[in-house]
Formats: sequence, C-alpha cells, structure tokens
Amino acid sequence: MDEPGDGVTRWRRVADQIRAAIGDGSVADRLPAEGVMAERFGVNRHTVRRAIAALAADGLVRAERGRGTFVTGPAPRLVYEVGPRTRFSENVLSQARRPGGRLIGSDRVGADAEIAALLNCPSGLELFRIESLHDADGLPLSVATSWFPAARFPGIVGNFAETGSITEALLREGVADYRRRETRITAERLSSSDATHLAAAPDGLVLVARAVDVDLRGRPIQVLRTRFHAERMELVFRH
Amino acid sequence: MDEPGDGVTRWRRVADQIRAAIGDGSVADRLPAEGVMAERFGVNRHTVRRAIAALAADGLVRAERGRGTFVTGPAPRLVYEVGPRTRFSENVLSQARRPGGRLIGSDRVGADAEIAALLNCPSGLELFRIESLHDADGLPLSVATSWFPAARFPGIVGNFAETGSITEALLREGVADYRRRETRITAERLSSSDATHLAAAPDGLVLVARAVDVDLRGRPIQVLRTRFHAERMELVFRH
DNA sequence: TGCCATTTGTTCGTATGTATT
DNA sequence: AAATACATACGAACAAATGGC
Repeated sequence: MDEPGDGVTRWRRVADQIRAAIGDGSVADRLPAEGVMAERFGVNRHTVRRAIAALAADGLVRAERGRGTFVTGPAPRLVYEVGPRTRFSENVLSQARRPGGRLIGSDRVGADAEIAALLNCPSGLELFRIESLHDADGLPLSVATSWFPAARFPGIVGNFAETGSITEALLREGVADYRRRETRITAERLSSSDATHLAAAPDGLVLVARAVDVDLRGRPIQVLRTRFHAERMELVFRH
Repeated sequence: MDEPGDGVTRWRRVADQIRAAIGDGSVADRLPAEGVMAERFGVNRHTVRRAIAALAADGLVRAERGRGTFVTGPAPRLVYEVGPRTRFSENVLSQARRPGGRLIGSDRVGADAEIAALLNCPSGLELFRIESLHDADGLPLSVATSWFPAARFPGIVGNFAETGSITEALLREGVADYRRRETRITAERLSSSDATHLAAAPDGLVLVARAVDVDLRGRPIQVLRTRFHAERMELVFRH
C-alpha cells in the first residue's frame, strides 16, 4: 500500500530526482530546505535527509548545518569519441589520462545466429570470447565482451592478456589496421558481475554499445558488446 | 555491495538480472528452476518467486505450474539511425510506423554559458525553449528540449505546435535544410515528468542525446536534449 | 550585544514492508 | 503458514549552527 511495489525505495527515487535536477541545471548551487523538498515530493523530511545523505556520499552535494545543502558539482565525465577508427587507448590518452586494460576471462563458444550474421560466418563456428576491463588512471570505465573467429586469430587471448590492448593483440595476429562499421547504443542497468568489475554501485547504469570491426578488405574481425559506466563517460559521435 | 541499503530491493535486483540475461540472450527459452536461481543469486526462493512475478506482470515471462518458467520474448526495439541528416519522421517511417509529435510546453529563456557556446551566440541571448513529445503509432518514444534563437525564428513555437515536426517548423522559418554536427550520448534515470509524458514506469531508463544542428552555412540553428526511452529504442550510428 | 527565523542534525516512538527461516 | 529480524517511512519533538535585524 505504501510502496508502489516497483522495488525502488522512496528515498532512492527522491535522490534520483534531485540528481536529475542537478544534472539538467534546474538546481544550480543550493538545494531547497529539507522541509520544502519533503512537502514538494510528498514524503517525510527523514526520507529527504536519507536521499541527501546518499548524494553526499557520492560527493554530489555537501550539507552545512544552519546554512543549507549545496551542490558541489557532478564529477566531469570522460569524453569518449566513437568513430570509424575508435581506439580506447588513443581516446583516453587524448584526455591526458593513462589508459589500462586487462583480461577478466575467456572461453571458446560456438557462434549463435546473431553473432554469425554480424561476423558473416556460419552459425556454430568456433569463436574466442574475451571479457575485458578497461580503465583510465585506474578508474574502471568499461567492461567488454568480444568475439573473434578462433581459426583466424589463434593467439588472440594470450596476446590480449599480455598487452591489455585489443589493437596490439590484433597487430600480433597480422591485422595492421581495422575500422568500425557501425555502433548500436542502448542503456541498461548494471549486472552484478559488471558492477563488481567496474567498482560501481549495483544499481548503476551502463551505455551498451554493440559494434562490428572489419579489416581493410571489409571482412568482419570482431563483434563487441561494451558496457560503459554511464556516470563516468559520455559517448560522442561526429557526423 | 549487496547490502539491502542502497534503495533497491533484492527481488528487484534479481528481476533486473534475469531481465538482463534474457536481453543479452544468455537465457533464451526457459529459466532455470527457482531453487537453482535462488542458490545462484544467493537469495531465498521466495525472493526469486517475487522477481518472476514482477517479470510475468510485464509480460516478459510466463510461469507454468509443474513445467517451468518460459521466456515470452522482449518487445523489439525501434531502430533509430542517427547521422548528419537525422529526421525523426523519416526514421520512424522507414520502419513502417507512423510518426507523431506534439508540443508539451514552451517559454523564453536567456542562453546560459553552455548553450551559448554551442549556439555560438552571446550568453544571455533570448531563446525559445520547446518541450516536445515524439511517438510512433501512438507509442511515446522520446521527449526533447530544444533551444532556438528567438530573434531568428520568431514563429518557431507556433509552427511546431501546428505541424508537430521540427523540420516543417524550420522550413516555414526559411530553413530549407540543416545538418547535425555531433551527438553526445549519456544514460540517465527517467525524471518524473518525463515518465509521465512517456507513459513509462517511473524507474525506467533513457538515452540522453545532446546535439547541435547547423544550417548549410554552418551556423548553429538549434541545441537539442532528447531523452529516448531506453527499452523502446536503439540508436544506430554508421561510421 | 541580544533576539529571532531559518536550516541542518539528532532522538524518541510507531507502523509497514522486505527477506529469511 | 507463521515467526523472526531488519530496513524503510512517518511524526513529533528538540538541539545546534547560521545570518539578518
């Protein structure tokens, strides 16, 4: 009766609304008083306080007794440019930050219908699946799942494990250059394992980018499913 | 990490994980038994049952006594192609669906620093701000906020109110054609007002696209902040 | 100085919802 | 099905800090 039954608590929803108000600029520097927000949101003042506490824990606001609660400003997002020649490390380096990558896991799988279509290969073809984590200055930014034809790139897993870079790993397999054909974007909630790897709150959001990379002759090399931490990044597409 | 103190209930998190597993295809047809999932997620079977009930209420799965729980399939997303000549109505028509648009609200505002930089105009310049809702076959897909220089497009609000199309509204103001320069993508939770307009659950997700459109001489025409319903759409960028 | 309104911080109590056993 | 433990939410006070008058 009290909860609408959607599994999200009231203080959480209040926190999200305040966060959104800060994000879109409708609250610039100081929040309304707790009592005012309590009335406006139709909740108890305790509930507002808990929401503020959550935002303060994220460093988004700072409460000062007797004065008010002030916006300290959202953390700036890393700008990640996506285009035909997207390279994670170049992107991060261009923002004067140090890129990193490491192997989380890998296995051999058969191509399902969707991936086979994207790779332009027969369904069931043997693939390497690589789970990787990518960061800037040690802050995790994205988790990616990549699929490679196993026959064409037999050493890809070891190469990536050693270099931490897909580009380097492909170079060792004889791929001098590759291009991105298209990128498809959706948004999802974090899965629990991704939350662990990204060192993020379990209810965080990710931008999911599904992409296909092709070699210079247009043959598909890899299928990617990258989950970008939504609060730490912004994807930019130039047209 | 998993403590029940982050504002999301356990059954909700379990439901989200099952939903994600269905979404990325790792669960194709039938869910594991409740007891198996309970152990896998580290929760009680009651909690799994509640999660399944929530998914069943959304029409995502169907539980059959004595047989199991089966995936009925997620609703297909509308594919929305973003490029230099993105037009909402053309995009929707290409999927054999009927586009719609209507004015939600409008007002006059002064350009803040960020928008002034994007529009390449002095800060404080008078702008029209337009809130609009866009749908396909009556299903709301996106809410957009647009800023236009008021002096250059004095009739833009009325034009959009009459036509429901930005392209048409600009045409009446003498803009025969325009191009998109860049698009920046982030993900957020729905604000309460956007949830109302999109007829969506209050805890839904949106893809937020910030873009600048320029005329054929390269002069900025409008700044856009579009919130796409994340479960109903997928954004595609061809490179 | 003092007074007072405003605002955040704290402590009771009570009721309801959630999750497990 | 019932009992238990814990988290959430509300209500009413009071304390402490701030700033204007």
